[in-house]
Amino acid sequence: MSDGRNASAHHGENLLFLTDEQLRQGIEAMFFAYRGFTADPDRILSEMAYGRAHHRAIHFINSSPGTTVNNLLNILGVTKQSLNRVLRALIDQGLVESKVGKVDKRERHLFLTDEGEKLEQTLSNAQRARMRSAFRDAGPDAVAGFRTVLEAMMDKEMQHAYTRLKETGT
Amino acid sequence: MSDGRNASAHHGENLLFLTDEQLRQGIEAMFFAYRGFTADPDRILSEMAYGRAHHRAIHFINSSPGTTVNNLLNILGVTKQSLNRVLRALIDQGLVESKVGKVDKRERHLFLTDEGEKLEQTLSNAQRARMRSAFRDAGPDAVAGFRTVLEAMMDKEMQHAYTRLKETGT
DNA sequence: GTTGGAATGTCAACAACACTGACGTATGCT
DNA sequence: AGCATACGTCAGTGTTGTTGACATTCCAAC
Repeated sequence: MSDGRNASAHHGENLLFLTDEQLRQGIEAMFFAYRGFTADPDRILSEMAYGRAHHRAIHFINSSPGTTVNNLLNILGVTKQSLNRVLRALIDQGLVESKVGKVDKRERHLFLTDEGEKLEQTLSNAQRARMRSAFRDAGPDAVAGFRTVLEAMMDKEMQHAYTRLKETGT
Repeated sequence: MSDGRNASAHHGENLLFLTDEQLRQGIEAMFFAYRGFTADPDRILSEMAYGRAHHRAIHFINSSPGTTVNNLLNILGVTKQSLNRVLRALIDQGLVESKVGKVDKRERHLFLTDEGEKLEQTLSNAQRARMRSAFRDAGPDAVAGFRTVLEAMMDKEMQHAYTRLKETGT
């Protein structure tokens, strides 16, 4: 429980970056940065009838074309009912196509239509622009550290999902 | 717009960390990591009648005791109606105390009660534990990079708010 | 081959939390 | 006195999450 000032006891070792104060700053940095991270796509989406959930679905369908609903469910970490509402809207608006599986007819494979890809480009261009600017300002070493810490902060299962996406994408 | 493969044109310089693929991985890392970041407090809160919004309010009241409603509004980036709903619940349950300002009686200064501090400890201990573990695994250099990138990713106004909080806390 | 369970996806209703807009009250400032 | 500021509240709406119930499809045991 109360392990406050836990690292100051080991001041001989190089563990001062693990003080509660440092951790608090990390927590607040994460909060503010995530707000910036989603701000640009949110602005674009709010002008349409879509929200952040639609963005996430579009992003990962683009990243893994032909993925099944179940697959997407695990990646996004929401219930299938929640995802379904979002998916239905995207399909109705002609941004996503849902194809019945050939080998297993219970599955639906998801693809972006041309129009869906256009929106995906718009959104990810905005998000990438901010990320690129942050990466450039920080430099390659900082970026490597950034990725290392983020990866260590994920749940175990998400580390695996992330690693898989990283490999297939490259 | 289509600045795809933008960095591969500069392959002589050390800009390979700015390719669209690297940026995509950064975006996905940010998404998965934020999920992990909020997972532990969310779990605790879901067993009570509170949610993530209450956690954020409690966190920043703890971080800046005596802060005003308006102040908190700017930090959290929500409307006063939205914050008010959360704040009213916390005050009714005796977790937060609202004191009329002495110099300006229009202002309300917010403080955690003993019980409020207890909940704050429970929540931030869970969140800090994950952050500490991630920091320790990654090491001090990675942590420095992590913070540098996050700071560069914030909106300008939030950079200032963050810097202010950082300084007062230390 | 039929049956029953597991997996997949859909429909309906509800809760949490954000938003806008409008209004009321107390207070501070000029 | 008149206007601005800080805060609270009521009403209405939208997005996104939840649970519960249900249809379809696959597969394996009988």
